[in-house]
This record gives sequence, C-alpha cells and structure tokens, in this order.
Amino acid sequence: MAISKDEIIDQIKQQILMLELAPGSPLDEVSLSRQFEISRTPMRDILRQLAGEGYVQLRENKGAIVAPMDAKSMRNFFLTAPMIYAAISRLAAQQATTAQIDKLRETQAQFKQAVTAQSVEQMVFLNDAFHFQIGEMADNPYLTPSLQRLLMEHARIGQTFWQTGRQENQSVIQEACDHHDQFIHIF
Amino acid sequence: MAISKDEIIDQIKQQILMLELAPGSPLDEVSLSRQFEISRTPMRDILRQLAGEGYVQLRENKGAIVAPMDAKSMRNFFLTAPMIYAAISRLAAQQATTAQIDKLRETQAQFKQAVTAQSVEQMVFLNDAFHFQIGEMADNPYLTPSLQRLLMEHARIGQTFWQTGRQENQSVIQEACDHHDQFIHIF
DNA sequence: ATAATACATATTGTATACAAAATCAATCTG
DNA sequence: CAGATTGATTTTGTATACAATATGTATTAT
Repeated sequence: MAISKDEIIDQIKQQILMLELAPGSPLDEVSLSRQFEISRTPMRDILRQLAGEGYVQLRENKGAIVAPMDAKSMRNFFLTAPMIYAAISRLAAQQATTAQIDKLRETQAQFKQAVTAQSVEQMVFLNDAFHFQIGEMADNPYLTPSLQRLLMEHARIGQTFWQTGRQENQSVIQEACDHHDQFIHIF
Repeated sequence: MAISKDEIIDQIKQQILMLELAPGSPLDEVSLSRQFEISRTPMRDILRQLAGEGYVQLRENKGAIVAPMDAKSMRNFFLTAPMIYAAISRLAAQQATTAQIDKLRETQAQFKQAVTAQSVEQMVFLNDAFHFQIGEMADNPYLTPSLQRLLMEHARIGQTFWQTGRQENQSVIQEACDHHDQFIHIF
C-alpha cells in the first residue's frame, strides 16, 4: 500500500469540500478501492468513518453517497451555525493557550492574503482552518463533532456563494474577515 | 445469524449505559464476535459505528475500549450539557408536533412512576428516553449527535449518582423531574 | 403497447485465511 | 538484581472468496 488510510480519508474529504465529489453522488466501494489501490475491507472502514463525521451517508445494502446539500440541510445550517460558533468561541476564549492564539493570528493573516488574491479555494480552505483551530481551543468532545459537520457545510456553501465577480459577495467575505478579527481582538 | 447488527449495537450500548461494561475496559473483536455469533468483519463495523457515536474509543492497532469516564470528561459534561440541552429544547419547542408532545407526556408519566418505585435503572432509562424524544423534535443533524453523546454520559453518571438511599439524591431527582414538567408546560 | 415477472448483472454484506503489529515472558547482559 | 533483547503468543489489519441483496433488462402475457 503506497498511501495511508488517513491520507485517503483526507483526500476524499477535500474532494467533497471542493465539490469535486458532488453532493448526492454515489461512492462505489470497488471503484474507490481500485482507485486508491487498497482492498475493499479498509475502504469500507473509511466510508464508515466518513459517515460518522457526516461527509457521506450509508444506505443499507445500497452503498454510500456524498452527503446531500438540499434545502432542509441548508436551513438547518443557517439555523444552527450561529449557536454552535458562539458556544465554541466562548469555550475557546476561556481555554486558549498563547501558542494557539499565535497560530490563529497566522491563519487569519493568510486568509486576508487569500481575500486580496481573490482565491476562493484558498479562502474556503483558510476559513475552515480558522474555525477548526477555534474548535481545537475549545477542546470539547461534545461540540467538536458538531463543529466539524458545520465546517463541512460551510466550506461547500462557500464554494458556491463566495465566487468572486459579484458585488454582494465582497461584503459577505468582508463580514467573515471582520468576525475573525473581532474574535482575535478578545485577547 | 440469529440476531441483527442493529440489535447487537443496541445491546452493547445498553451494557455501556448500565455500566455492565466498565468505562475504559477493552473490547476484544474475537470475543465479541464469538459472543454474538457473527464473524469479525461485521463486528468491526459495529465497533466503528459505536466509536462514531462516542460509546467506544478506537486505538490504532490496539483495539477498542469503552469510552472512559475520567475527571476531564465529567468536567466537559457539566460545562456543555446546559448549553446543548437549552439549544435543543428551544429548537424542539419551535418545531414539535402534537403527536410528539403527547409521546413526551407519556414518557414523563412513566418517569414519575419510576421515581415513585425508586427504580434507578428505570429512571435512567426514561430520563434518557425523555431527552431523546426532545432531540427528535429538534430534528437537527448538527446538534443531535452531540445530544446523543451527552445522553450517554448522563445515563452513566445517573447510574452512579442517582442511587437511592441518600437524602441529597432525592432533590437531584426531583430537580430533573421539575425540569421535564417545565418543558412540557410550554405547550 | 404496457405491465409484470423472471433472469442476468452488479454491488454490498459476510466469512475466513493470511500479514503485520503489539503484548508478554523468558533469557541474557551489565 | 535491574534492564534490555529476543522470541512466542495474542490481537488487530488486510486481502479475497463467497453469499445475499438490489438493479437493470428482456421476455411474455394481457
């Protein structure tokens, strides 16, 4: 085996976040295992882990599909995201170490560069990284899985809504950037 | 195979909640698969699903253990539970159907019977069922997994702290009962 | 022509054999 | 006697063959 299981998981996650794997599209065990040059057994493990983290849905005897992005899931996202982000941020603020704060500042600097460069892919990636690091600060086994799920949806929504060129998106991006700065300024 | 995979999962969950399987104790694939008369492959699936739901921890090349109950996890529970319960309750209150509310009333009635009968096991079970139903009302894919994890810890903590006989516990139980009533009285 | 059914094909689920890693014990060395 | 090292045993990880289920197609009956 040339590539580790964790790396395969990360690759598939990345493809889902970047919408290279479309929401709702089927994931065939045999194709995937051939593609990554492993047998079906570890590939099934991978799909089950991805299902546990919300990236894919398993259907009894009918295989896996990439987690759909329908109206209901969008609604749930916008209904829940503010609560979770607020809760996580509060916990993070209480427990953050200086090393973690420095790392967060670094990420935000990179995010601003991506905004200047108008690279949607980089912005999505770094926004994800920013919130992921806040999740690490909070270090809460109950909220972290929820945050991960939210970040997945956030990234996929970002891919579709942060496309540059339209005027309105600039303000949305600026808003996200300001929120990051506000959080950092607590310290 | 005499018993379905889902039934096995439920049985193991139940054993973990009832502390028949002690926190931190190892779960051997071979023993379990022999015990439930299935092969190792589906048993591994089961352990991975349980890990995804927080009931067990998987360690690379070192097998699974029942999710530990240490000082840190207890602290996290008491820190997080109020937030999640509040958020879920709010969502549930917004979206509940009359059928769901009736079912909740029924569960609370049974809970009160368990309190009268001083059956800790029944109290834990029905308290779990009560909050689980609120989770179903909220119907939120981001918060529900968190709630499930909290309910697991809640049940295990309940097993150790709700033991009858001591005076102080009566008030804790009464408090839980009142909270249930308060929630129902919203409608 | 359409609907239903039977069959062929593809895909998932399970069992088992083998490989790799970890654990434990006994022996050897300082 | 303490500690390290090697080897035997146990346990997890992977590959593959086989079974069961679902899907798609073609044929037949109405």
